[in-house]
Amino acid sequence: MVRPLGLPFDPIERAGQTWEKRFGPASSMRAATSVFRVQQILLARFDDALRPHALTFARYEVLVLLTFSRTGELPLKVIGSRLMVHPTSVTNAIDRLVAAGYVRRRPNPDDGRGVLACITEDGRQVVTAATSALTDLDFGLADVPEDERTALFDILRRVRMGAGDVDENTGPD
Amino acid sequence: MVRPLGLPFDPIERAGQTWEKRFGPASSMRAATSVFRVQQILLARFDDALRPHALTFARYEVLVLLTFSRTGELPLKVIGSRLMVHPTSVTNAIDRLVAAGYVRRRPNPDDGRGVLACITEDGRQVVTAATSALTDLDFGLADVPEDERTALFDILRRVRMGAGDVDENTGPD
DNA sequence: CCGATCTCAGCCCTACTGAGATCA
DNA sequence: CTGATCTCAGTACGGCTGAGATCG
Repeated sequence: MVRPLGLPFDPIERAGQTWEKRFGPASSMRAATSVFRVQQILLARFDDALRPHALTFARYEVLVLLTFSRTGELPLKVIGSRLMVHPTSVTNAIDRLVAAGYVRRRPNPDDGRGVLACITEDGRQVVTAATSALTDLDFGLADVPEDERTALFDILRRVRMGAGDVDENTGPD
Repeated sequence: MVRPLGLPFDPIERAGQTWEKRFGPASSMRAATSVFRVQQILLARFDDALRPHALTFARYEVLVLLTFSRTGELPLKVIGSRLMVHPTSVTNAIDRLVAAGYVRRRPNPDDGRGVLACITEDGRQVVTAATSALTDLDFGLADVPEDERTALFDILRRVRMGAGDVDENTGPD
């Protein structure tokens, strides 16, 4: 769980007030700090929900991506670029998923250098169960109304665009 | 730096589309995933900017908190609750800051169990330099207009309130 | 005595670097 | 040959548990 230390004030708001007196405008600092804190809160909620399924959120994302592919398998290279994680982190995640029986490795028949990760039947079942657990939590955003969820996504997309995540043609395909 | 892999589409948007066909409403999933990705982007930018100063963002936050205190020193307990980090993580961060010469440890005269972290002159100087580096980056939010920064803070505060970070009396003090 | 504070050992996780194997 | 893909070893980070010392 996330330490629910009942401070009688908002520590980020408080820091923002001091920041303005000391350094100047604090809107960026408050927003960025909030992103960090909320990520921490959401990750703790997700990991709590996923622990019974022997998954971390990072590994859950890999499994979901595999179920989204037509054949249930993808080159590790593609997994890394879609989820935006380092190649060695993909290797590590797949190692654990293989150990859990959720994924198999297979040489890529179309590219002798590459490796395919292929989801197993157990993997498909655990994705279904884990997805229910996460949607039951509304992905940790039950306190955020629908219109603010899309606003959140839209604002954060500006940051991702600036980092090269998103191309200009943001539209579908 | 953050791998700027130039995908011809937004991977989160793409995942959201498939999610809706497969599982249902995707607004929570898209927003939560965006929070994770943006946190990763911002952290990479901050750590890049702070590396020349031998600081991580977590340790920088500790130093800033100390400069915000009237006397330049705080009990570790208070640091942990304000920054919302685990006690052992505070001990670790202070260890590194002491090794870097930015902080000194001192027994708390008012509580024999407690320890005070006291910022050094070197610590004050590095905070000034590091703060310049981060404000030059607009805390990674240069691509987000001012009104959306406050909107971002307000939306995320709902999540933090739900986690017990913020009391109902959100107002100052 | 109990409880708060802190430290330490140890573990898990992700991220990364650098090196090497394999193959297009 | 170069360059891409993947693996492995090793490092660093933060987050956590559990145990113990110290003190109120």
